[in-house]
Amino acid sequence: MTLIEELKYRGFLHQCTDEGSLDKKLKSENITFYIGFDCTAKSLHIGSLIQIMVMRLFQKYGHTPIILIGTGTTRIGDPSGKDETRKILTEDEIKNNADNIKTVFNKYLSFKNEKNKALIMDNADWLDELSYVDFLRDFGKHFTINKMLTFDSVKIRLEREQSLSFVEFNYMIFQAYDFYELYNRNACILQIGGSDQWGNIVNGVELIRRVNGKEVFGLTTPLLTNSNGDKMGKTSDGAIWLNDDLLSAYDYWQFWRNVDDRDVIRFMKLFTDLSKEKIDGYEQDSLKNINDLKIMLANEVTAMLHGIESSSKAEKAAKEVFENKGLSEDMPTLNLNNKDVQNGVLLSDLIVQMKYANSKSESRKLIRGKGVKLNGKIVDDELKLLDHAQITKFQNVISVGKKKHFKVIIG
RNA sequence: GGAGGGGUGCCCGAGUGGUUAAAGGGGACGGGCUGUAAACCCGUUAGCUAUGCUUACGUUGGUUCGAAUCCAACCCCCUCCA
Repeated sequence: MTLIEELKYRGFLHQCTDEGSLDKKLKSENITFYIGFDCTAKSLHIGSLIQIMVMRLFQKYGHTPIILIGTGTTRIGDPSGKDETRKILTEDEIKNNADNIKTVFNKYLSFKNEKNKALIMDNADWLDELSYVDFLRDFGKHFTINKMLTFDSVKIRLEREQSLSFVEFNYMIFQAYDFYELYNRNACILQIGGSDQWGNIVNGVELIRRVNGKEVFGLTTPLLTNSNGDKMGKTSDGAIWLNDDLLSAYDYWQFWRNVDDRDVIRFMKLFTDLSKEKIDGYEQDSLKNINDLKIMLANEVTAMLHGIESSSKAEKAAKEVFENKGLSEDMPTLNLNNKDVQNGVLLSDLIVQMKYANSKSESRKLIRGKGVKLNGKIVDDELKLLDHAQITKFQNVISVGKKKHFKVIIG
């Protein structure tokens, strides 16, 4: 399979500025390409995983990835895909976010390969130094307002009668300029991004054609949605983060174990290294053992991010908790101090501390609605008090709903 | 700067003096059915030291026994005009 063929097979290809020429180029030489990541949160979540997997695939075929960390552009805020102005982050927050985000890439990309190791760059390196007047004169002339108004990101905001500040309006110009800089610095000839980035990417391609007179390429991946058409990456408990300090391997594994039946094969193609032969084979008998396939998906995806050991532990814990309805060493755990439970503790408080409810009222409502179990038995007293002896037994499994189970350890 | 329209709970949106913690829908969560799936049915959806109390309809004051609803000022958004 050629790279383009594999991209298509796996479902990474949404739009491309010139698929034919890019295909030829990719076959004949090793290119340098980039994907930009903004630093709006302290970790990337699975919405970005699709981009990371694309980079991984390109690198496997010998091409050089540039991870562009957008500490410069994050100070402005991308209006694409947003229906409201982004909150302005402080410099410290941005820097901190950038440092945390960077840590995840070495799980997916090689930074050691002699010939095509991944590079991390930061657009603040050039954006911070721009002179406003020079920039407007040299680059502003290549962008027409008429054109910019036709981009979805702008159009939607205008149609919905929501304000779009001049600052945000400039975001797309900076993104185009990033591409121009990377073309000149690293001979980077391809920008990849989510489908919501199409307009921004095309702007960059056109800028380079106008200024340098060279053809470069843009390629977008589909937006990650589940079979219901919902945007993915968020659950009630928050986003599916990639950094393990924000989401444990156990919870990450659970997320993949619980995907919609219809998504299993699609996600295997996107998020695992499993070969076409294997996946096609699974697809044939997916009706028979869909749950085994989900476990396989969860194992593959979790192992890639958290390591094979964490992934096996998560699988083992799932078996113990869900199939045997019992206690597991590796299940989510709430650690408490002995002196905090001297006088016993309210069950509803434990649920809040475990963050399985946002308030005491909420956890009490859960109990009232028969949603909470203690060691497999429905709790019907919303003021249920666990006394000191009971709580220190080490044996208590508290269940919230059918999927959230945790134990309490007194230290 | 002028004229008009608007700001309601996670989101959309009804409500124009009291029975409104606020209709309806969406989302989310819980229960049932199942397979830790989908669909469907039922319930919940401000907080708390909890049969009560406290906050809540852009902000701050005012009228009133009583305000999301009336009045004033201010802030923000939209449309048209300058």
